[in-house]
Amino acid sequence: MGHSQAEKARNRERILAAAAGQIRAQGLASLGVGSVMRKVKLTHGGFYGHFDSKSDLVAQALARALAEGAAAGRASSGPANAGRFARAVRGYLSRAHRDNPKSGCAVATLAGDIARADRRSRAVMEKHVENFIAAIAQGLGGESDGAAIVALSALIGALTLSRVVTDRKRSDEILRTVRDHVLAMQGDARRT
Amino acid sequence: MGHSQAEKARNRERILAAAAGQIRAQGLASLGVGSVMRKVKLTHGGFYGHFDSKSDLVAQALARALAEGAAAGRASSGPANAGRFARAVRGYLSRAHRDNPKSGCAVATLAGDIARADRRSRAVMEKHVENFIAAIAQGLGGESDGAAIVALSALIGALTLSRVVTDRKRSDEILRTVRDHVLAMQGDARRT
DNA sequence: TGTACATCAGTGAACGCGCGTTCACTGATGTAC
DNA sequence: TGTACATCAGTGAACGCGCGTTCACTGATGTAC
Repeated sequence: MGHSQAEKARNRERILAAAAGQIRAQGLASLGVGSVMRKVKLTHGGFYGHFDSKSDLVAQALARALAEGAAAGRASSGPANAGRFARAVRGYLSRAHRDNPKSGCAVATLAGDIARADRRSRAVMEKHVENFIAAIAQGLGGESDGAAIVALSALIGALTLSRVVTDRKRSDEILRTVRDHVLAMQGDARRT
Repeated sequence: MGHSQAEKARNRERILAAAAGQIRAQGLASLGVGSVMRKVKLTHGGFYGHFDSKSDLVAQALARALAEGAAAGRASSGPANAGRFARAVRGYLSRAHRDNPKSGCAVATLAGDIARADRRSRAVMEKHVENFIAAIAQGLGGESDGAAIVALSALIGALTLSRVVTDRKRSDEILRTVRDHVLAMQGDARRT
């Protein structure tokens, strides 16, 4: 068993990655020091060599989860060209995204939790919300901040609802319906 | 201190009401036997005379919270006439609703929690989602289930986002923007 | 390059605490005569 | 209506458990000569 400095950095990274995955899959409140350390095959005592406290880990895991979610969105939508926005919307409201919150958009997964969290956590997510709105506004072809707000609300609402609904067909229908509506918004924006 | 049967029923009611308020304000995971009993000025030991277990209380409090939220929506939108839908939307995306999750729509507040809960809890919320969609479809003037799905997604997404955003002006703007969009959808539906 | 020592990443026992749950007890309530 | 007794709603101490956190210890790593 090695204890080198390089390994320490790697372990910190593994703890943070596991924590980010955990909160995306099960929410902020589900994060435990013991369970995270077990997941990365370390003992709980070592945790405090990496983080000041559990709430320190939660804060960093939240930032990480949001950053990963944004990166996943960027990656899945491909190169920036005419079809990029449509691909991004299709990916966002896909069954794959609905069924894999752990590797998906953390804004959607955690917005409910963050809505009742402290001001600092809300500010962290707020930045990602603004980036998201800006990206959508661009995808809609211009200055339409308002349309982007509507589209983001619909995307997040639909993804969340699709994860609540147990009837798969109905859940699929929610995704499809809102997807088509948001794609049509792009058409409208272009035509204007 | 009385221990009559009538008082027992009243106490059960008070426990359930406090629990429903608690989960609407702070989420499903925030509910504790001790804290709820303290809130209604009883001791924790008596809890098991009213409920089988904590998870029994959670299940009933969830149903209660959803029912109360739906009733609040119905009450605030007034009598069923032409302006009813517009009033309901304005109320839903109002600052008052944003700032008082405890007495507001539990679908919006708890959807994120429920999305990762067991199938039974999801089925309980699912019914309320379907009722909600049906009510909106009616408000939009007819058979437009698809438009209602879009509207509900936007309503829930916008309310949740408005609670995340710390900048009050920006939060107000989210509410206003989506409100206008949903009201315009009604106009569109009527004109069709 | 090889030895001697300090550093420090990770271990695992121990801590206090709050949780959900149980239970013997209490005294007011409701009932039988 | 009044008394005698059973019921049972609520009390509060106690339980085991898992949590976050601390700490003395270990042995491999990294450093100084």
